[in-house]
Amino acid sequence: MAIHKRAEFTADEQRLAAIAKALGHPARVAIVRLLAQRQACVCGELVLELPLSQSTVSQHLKELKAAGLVQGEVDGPRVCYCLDAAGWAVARRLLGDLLVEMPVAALAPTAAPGCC
Amino acid sequence: MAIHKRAEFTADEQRLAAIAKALGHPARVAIVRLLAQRQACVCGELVLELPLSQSTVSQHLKELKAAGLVQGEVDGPRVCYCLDAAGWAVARRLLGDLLVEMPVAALAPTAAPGCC
DNA sequence: CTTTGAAATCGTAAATCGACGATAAACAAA
DNA sequence: TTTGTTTATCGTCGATTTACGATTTCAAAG
Repeated sequence: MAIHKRAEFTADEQRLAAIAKALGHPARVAIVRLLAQRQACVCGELVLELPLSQSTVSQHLKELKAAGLVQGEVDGPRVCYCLDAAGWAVARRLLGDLLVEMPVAALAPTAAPGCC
Repeated sequence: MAIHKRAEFTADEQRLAAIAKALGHPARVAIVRLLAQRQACVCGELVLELPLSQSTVSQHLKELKAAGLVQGEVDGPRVCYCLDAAGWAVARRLLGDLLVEMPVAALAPTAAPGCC
């Protein structure tokens, strides 16, 4: 809607949401996985691996870069992308903190949903 | 673009992206945190805690429910929301699998960014 | 049955997203 | 300098998101 009320929330909530949002598209999940597997992070290779056009991949990379999860450095005519360890450290901390707060499924197979 | 190419990716990538997307808004992060803290999961209480209208909170809850992270059961005139342990188990597994693939910041304080 | 809450849904509007082709920019090599 | 290759950006389009108020639905009382 017009007025986004993101500003009303804590910095951690916004940061975590920004990271989660960056991972909120399968193409971007696939990209970070590809970057983790192969250090060979040239943009053109990603385009070959993905069912998307070059411009679309470039946009997804831009979003991942904005979220601090990916870095790119120019290497001659091409650009070499790789994961940003510092960004992933933040992601690990924020996601980890969230997950430890969240419920763990009951060990017994008879886990009842019982809410309230 | 019209045509979303989500179908071109693996089931795990789509599932993970859907979960991340659900967490991709600070209000929804705040909601799951509130539900984790207080078991008192009545919708109206969430509205009081958040800088959003009742209808907006209801929509966010709907999205969290669709992602399998939250459950709601009617309790008289009101609806009691709580976290869905099964959904969070999936989230924990998928996010955990992703995070272990991702780089860990160098231990030395001289961590160089060096990409390629 | 009617009233009284609470929550969901509807309708709407602006903003953003996802995708693409076309174009521009950057750079190495000729 | 020009050419070729690679990537980023621009412009566009329809779909989706975020948000709200207004309305509807629903369950419990009265």
